[in-house]
Amino acid sequence: MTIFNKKVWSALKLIPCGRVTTYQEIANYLGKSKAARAVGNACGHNPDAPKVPCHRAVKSDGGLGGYSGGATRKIELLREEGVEVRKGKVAEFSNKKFAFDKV
DNA sequence: CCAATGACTAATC
DNA sequence: CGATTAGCCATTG
Repeated sequence: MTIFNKKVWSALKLIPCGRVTTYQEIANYLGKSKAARAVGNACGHNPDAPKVPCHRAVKSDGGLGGYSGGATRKIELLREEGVEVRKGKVAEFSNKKFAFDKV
């Protein structure tokens, strides 16, 4: 467990229900616009999936990306929140993408 | 510190 | 659209 991870999870918690954000946005929010990879790692190291909406983190192109429990699991969670997923991608992604609010 | 890995991204063919 | 390459970051051995 590391500080970076905590930051990532914290950002994920800021994501409202029924919305999704990209690893890129998270990385940018943390001040590392090119650390999308590191962000993804943090998500994978998340200790409490239900506590950390890591399933709301998707790829820059709206793809689901990945999930510790399986991409299918991620899809179901998103659908439960109102995020429609088609062919492994988020429907109306541009409209559901969430942007962090940097004070 | 070096090398390797990973839930990524953008560009190119 | 699909596949490939190079780039970038943090964590771990």
